[in-house]
Amino acid sequence: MERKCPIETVIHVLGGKWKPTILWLLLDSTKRFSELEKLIPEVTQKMLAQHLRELESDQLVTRTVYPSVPPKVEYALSDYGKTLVPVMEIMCEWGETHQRPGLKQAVL
Amino acid sequence: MERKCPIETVIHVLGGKWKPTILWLLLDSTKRFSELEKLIPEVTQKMLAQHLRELESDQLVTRTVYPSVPPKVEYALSDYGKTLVPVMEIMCEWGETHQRPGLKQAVL
DNA sequence: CGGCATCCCTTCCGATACTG
DNA sequence: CAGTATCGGAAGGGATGCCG
Repeated sequence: MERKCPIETVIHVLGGKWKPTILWLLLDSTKRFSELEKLIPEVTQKMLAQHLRELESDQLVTRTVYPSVPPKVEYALSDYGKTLVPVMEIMCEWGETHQRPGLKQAVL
Repeated sequence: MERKCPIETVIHVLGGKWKPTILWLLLDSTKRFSELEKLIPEVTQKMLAQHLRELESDQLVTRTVYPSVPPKVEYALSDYGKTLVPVMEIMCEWGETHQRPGLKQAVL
């Protein structure tokens, strides 16, 4: 991976279709796979699993497997992931303003 | 466009491959199309033009055409676009930290 | 100079089915 | 429960060529 604009890095880790939502939910509390599924009804298992793998390899979330039957897996925001929270809050704030109707946004 | 996480909005406007770079350069000063081309050697004309259109329709940059021969077109960060600067700075800061070697990041 | 049009490849993502 | 595998469509983006 070549050196590039640091902003790209943030885009990369948050850029998946459901990643911000996942992180936001995990900020509230640790959650199981099935909980995330219920909380994000539109997401497919495939994308949820894939995004969680990516967030994990970016070290933003931790994955804990409890060797029980049935299996239980918990996802949590890592301490490192929490450093992203202020960034997300700022982004969120700007996004809300930009989304406001009356800005000729999203006419289509 | 359905209502979604406001963070997605930021991802959307900054999410093009060269958009952060373009905005960063325009923050410094107004630039012509050909100047941007030289400043971002890897970008193709197609993507530069396309991203500029999108940034324009998101009202982050303004496009000014001088009816001269040869044609001259200047792109500038709009006042509204400048509201994104603090957001970009925070993102940049986090990105630089995350990019740091030792985090198993960006081996190149 | 500052584009647009076309072709093509790659990545992202949804749908569906199957498994330890 | 918590995934993986496979297929196929949609979108992003590169290369090249043409134009006012």
